[in-house]
Amino acid sequence: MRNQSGPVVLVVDDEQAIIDLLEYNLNRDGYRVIAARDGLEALRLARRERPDLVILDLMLPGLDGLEVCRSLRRESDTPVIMLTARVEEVDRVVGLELGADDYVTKPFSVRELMARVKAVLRRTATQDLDTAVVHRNGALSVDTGAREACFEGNPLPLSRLEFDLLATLVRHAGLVLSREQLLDQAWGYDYYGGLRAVDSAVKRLRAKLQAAGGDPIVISTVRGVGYRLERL
Amino acid sequence: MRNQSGPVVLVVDDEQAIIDLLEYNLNRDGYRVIAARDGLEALRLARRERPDLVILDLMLPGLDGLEVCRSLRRESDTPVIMLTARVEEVDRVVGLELGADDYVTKPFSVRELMARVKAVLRRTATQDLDTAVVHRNGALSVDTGAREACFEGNPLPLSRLEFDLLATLVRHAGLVLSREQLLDQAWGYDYYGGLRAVDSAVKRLRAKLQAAGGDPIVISTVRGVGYRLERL
DNA sequence: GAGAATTGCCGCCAACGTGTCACAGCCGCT
DNA sequence: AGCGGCTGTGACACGTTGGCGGCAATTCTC
Repeated sequence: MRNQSGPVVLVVDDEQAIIDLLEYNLNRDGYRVIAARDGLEALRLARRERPDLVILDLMLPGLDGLEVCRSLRRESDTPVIMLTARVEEVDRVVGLELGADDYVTKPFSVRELMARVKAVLRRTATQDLDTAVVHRNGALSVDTGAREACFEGNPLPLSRLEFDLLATLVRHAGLVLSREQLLDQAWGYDYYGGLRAVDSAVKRLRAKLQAAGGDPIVISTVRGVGYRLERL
Repeated sequence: MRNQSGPVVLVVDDEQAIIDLLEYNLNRDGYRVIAARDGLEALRLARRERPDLVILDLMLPGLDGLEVCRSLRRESDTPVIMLTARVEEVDRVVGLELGADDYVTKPFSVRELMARVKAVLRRTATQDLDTAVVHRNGALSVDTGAREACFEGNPLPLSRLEFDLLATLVRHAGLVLSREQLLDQAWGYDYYGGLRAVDSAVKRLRAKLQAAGGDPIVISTVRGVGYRLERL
């Protein structure tokens, strides 16, 4: 699987069905999952395994989710996404005050939760070893930490999307990526749009690469499949 | 020619009006629709037809939508979009409605639902990056990640189909593959067409292999059976 | 709040890929 | 040798694909 040592997510819920569901989907996206069924186990696991993210059900047997969140906060800055059954605004405020980075109300869609997981991890990506890397490919360098890219020595004035697209491509330099894969990686789960959006973005990216002085062929089209950043 | 019958969507709802509405719109977007009016029928259809996606109303006569969803989950990876009634009514089943890839509350906009259908299917369609492997057979090398093939050191300018065909052959180098098997692997399960398409594709592939300098006999014909890539 | 930037989408067009067909050649069997 | 059935081949037409320019909606910025 990808990311043998991908980000580790701790799932805390007393329903096994939910743990299974989240584990399945998180694994599919390259996360490693550890699970706890109650608050005490959660804290124990968190201390030992130092997960990159905690998904925490508010309602837990024994130690309450709020308590767990508070304790987690006290001893580390691990980001937390809360699962709550209540929609009332009160819980939201309380939850956020306690330091949850995001919250999702049940019933939730897997898509939405995955989107938030990714978003939270991106936000706290400063220490994430995987994400803060300078990728180099010939005359192209992409610094995902500073979100800066250079081509032939010239800095590239890229928009957010263009940068994410280029970063995705350079991260898998030499491989053909389908439009679906690109949408998933650069646009995110929660994108509801057509595939041709990729074409447009590639067009704009190519234009800027060319304006920076290089061949426009750095991103090649693989007809019927997708795009590939040529390994230089 | 592809997807004469596009992705199959199973719509489960007890209101005929909704089935009709969704069927009309899904058809217009190139999906094939099958419908069930209650939970048991849904499960039966799902098992038999193996749809690519299920749109499932939460409130069903007889077997409940949640049950159906759970059962579907248990026996396959089929993604599910859940239709639920108004948010207030959701509260009654709060915390239980899990396992759907996405959910939409009634009344819903058709546009939005269509967008989500597309998004969920796109998400499922993304295959793993890790299946990227370089196969080697004598002077032939096939890189499924970069989708590049070389013969005698010369890169082969292959089309999508030609590449997939060659990849299939090299994956089973030395074995005879029937036209049916080749169609299944390289064209896809949803291919509608004659067997002789394989002949044409093999012809083109042979021509390109020869143009790259090698013997054209690398792919040999097994009369009455199929084709085989000789192990070198 | 106006202007600029971003970004998704549409329509057009050219190029490409691919299935089909008809026909010729080849193979194996009797 | 002759025959029937596969298979190779070339031509062709059709559908598909992706680049391009432009537009409109949304978001950002000052």
